[in-house]
Amino acid sequence: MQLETFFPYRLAVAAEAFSRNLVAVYGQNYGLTREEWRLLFLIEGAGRISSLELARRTTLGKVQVTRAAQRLEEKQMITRRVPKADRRLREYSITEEGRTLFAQAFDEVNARASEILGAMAPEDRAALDRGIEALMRAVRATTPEGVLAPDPEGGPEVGA
Amino acid sequence: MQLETFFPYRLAVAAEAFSRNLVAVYGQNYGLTREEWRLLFLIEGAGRISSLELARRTTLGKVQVTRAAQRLEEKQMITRRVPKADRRLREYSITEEGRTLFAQAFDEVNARASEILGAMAPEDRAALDRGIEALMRAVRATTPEGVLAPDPEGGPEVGA
DNA sequence: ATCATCCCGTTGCGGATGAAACGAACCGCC
DNA sequence: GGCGGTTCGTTTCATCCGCAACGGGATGAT
Repeated sequence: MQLETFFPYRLAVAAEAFSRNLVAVYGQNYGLTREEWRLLFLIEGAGRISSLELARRTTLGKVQVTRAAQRLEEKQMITRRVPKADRRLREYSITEEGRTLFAQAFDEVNARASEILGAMAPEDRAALDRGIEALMRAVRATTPEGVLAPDPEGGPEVGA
Repeated sequence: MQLETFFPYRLAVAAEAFSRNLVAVYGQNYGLTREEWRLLFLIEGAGRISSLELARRTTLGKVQVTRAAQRLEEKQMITRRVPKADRRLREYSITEEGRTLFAQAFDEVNARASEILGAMAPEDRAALDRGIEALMRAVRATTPEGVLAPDPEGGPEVGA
């Protein structure tokens, strides 16, 4: 078997190459990591969102959410508050600076993505979209459990 | 814009989820990292291969090749020798243990991959394959340069 | 032959990452 | 209302990772 023709490898390389292009945009131009980018994306879209919702809507574990949110807060892009209903949780909101910066970053990222996708034939784009959607369904259908989830936290320990 | 419907995000999540499934196989069952897996794949396919060729045929930089190769050597899966033609280079060969272990690991990984892909409709599989291929071409066509390459090493420094 | 320059692999180091420990807060039951 | 079990977010620690410096080795000009 040839590595270059092994499908999982090709998929990983192509996806990673595409991703790198976008990371380069919001990374170099706006100093955001991939996780910060995703959180900012969600928070800006929701206006106000709880930590639970954040973890549920991303593939990120709670550790990653904590750290990315801390950095975003230091950069004045979001604010964090403790809801009085449940003081274990956190509620995040985007600031005006954050909203402005995200809008700019999004435009640039989207432009770069469109540039790449625009270089594809429309039928190829449609095929990619369809294939990715189907792949995601297949993964969800056949993944045993927990391989995707970072933080199952199955309990402290079974007592002897 | 909704994160979940943003195409770059969907692509990244799907590709990563698929990849995780395979990493779980050769990682947990055979103690290999992704980079070790790829190197072993190439070395086994070539029988004997130089460090230059390795870096060229992967997306790995020289640092990653060095370290992954060191670990593979410690695990007795490959051997390293210095060619007398150019003593800066390294030539890698796979050992018998390495070849055996890789064959087993490959079977398992391939089985897992086939299980997932087999859960897709044949037309969806074809669409995915076509889309990925086209995406890779589009990325190559529009990526300025060096965003993909880890080690351009543009020279020591510009003298004042 | 000598020396400057370039090429290649390795290593040191600072920052990032993930798993597991930790502590605060809630919930149900008595 | 107190207490075990549970759910969160944070911290800790060991590891990983990439960048930049390093050193051995080749190459070409003088």
